[in-house]
Amino acid sequence: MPELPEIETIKNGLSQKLNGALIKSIKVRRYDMRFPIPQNIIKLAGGKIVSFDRRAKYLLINVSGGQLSSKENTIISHLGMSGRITIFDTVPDEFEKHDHVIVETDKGTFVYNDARRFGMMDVAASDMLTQHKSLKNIGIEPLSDGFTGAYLLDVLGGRKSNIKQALLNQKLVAGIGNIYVCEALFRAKVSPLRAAGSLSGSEASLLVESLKNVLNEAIESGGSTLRDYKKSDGSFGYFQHKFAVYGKEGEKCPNCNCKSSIKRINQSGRSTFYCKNKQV
DNA sequence: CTCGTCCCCTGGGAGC
DNA sequence: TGCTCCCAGGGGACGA
Repeated sequence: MPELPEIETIKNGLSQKLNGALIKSIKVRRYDMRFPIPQNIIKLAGGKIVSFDRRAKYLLINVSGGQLSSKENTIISHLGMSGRITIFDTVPDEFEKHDHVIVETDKGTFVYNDARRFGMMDVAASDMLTQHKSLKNIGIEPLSDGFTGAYLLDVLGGRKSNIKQALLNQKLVAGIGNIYVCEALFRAKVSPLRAAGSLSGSEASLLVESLKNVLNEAIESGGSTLRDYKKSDGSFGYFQHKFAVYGKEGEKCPNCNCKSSIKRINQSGRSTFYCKNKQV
């Protein structure tokens, strides 16, 4: 489920409810995820959740205290393709099939569920976080001020891979996934098949603006979904009604009068949706 | 370095 | 109902 906006939404939802919470217990029902969950994660019980953060598609939970040697530790979690996090007021009576980690606090309980187990959860000392193997090579945050057309043009320079693959490369730009890359390329009128190094300065600028806009809109949409998260099961989802091209194969392009329709092609095993007429 | 290809795992939906 | 096949929001390992 998760790209940058979804993780940001989850981060915000967890912050609202669980900032400053005291961890009563951590229960791991299944350790064998993408990478094994470290056994010592349960020793964060007794600690306090200081803050929630996000880097790329990783959710970061900062915990002070607990029974580990470092004073402050960070839970690093990736939701893979199918991961989700659900908040409950109390510990559920029974767990679902793929509920892997249950964190019970004095302010509520959150559950990490991942059917496909492409996700991961790890623990690192907070002061060593930037050295963590999953984080140390991650590129710039696309919503940061430093992410400009000039910056993008620079990192794309000389690259032969197509622009879609380049934007999915987490070393170049952080947090972009298959949905939002399709949406941003559509807005920027850039074909996903273009060589990354062939973009002009103005195309790069428009692409940066498109990425920022589509991500920000998704985060806002997530925020509005968030307001009533307590009503139902508390899980956070995608906001598919907002998409212009993703999953819209065969539908009319919403932005031009071309006679053809949204195409779906395969790039490196992933679906790409775009309008041949608008995106060149 | 950079690029492609394959693979991890489970579930849902389409088609027969 | 029950197969079988295809598809899925990600990214790490590996070889050229």
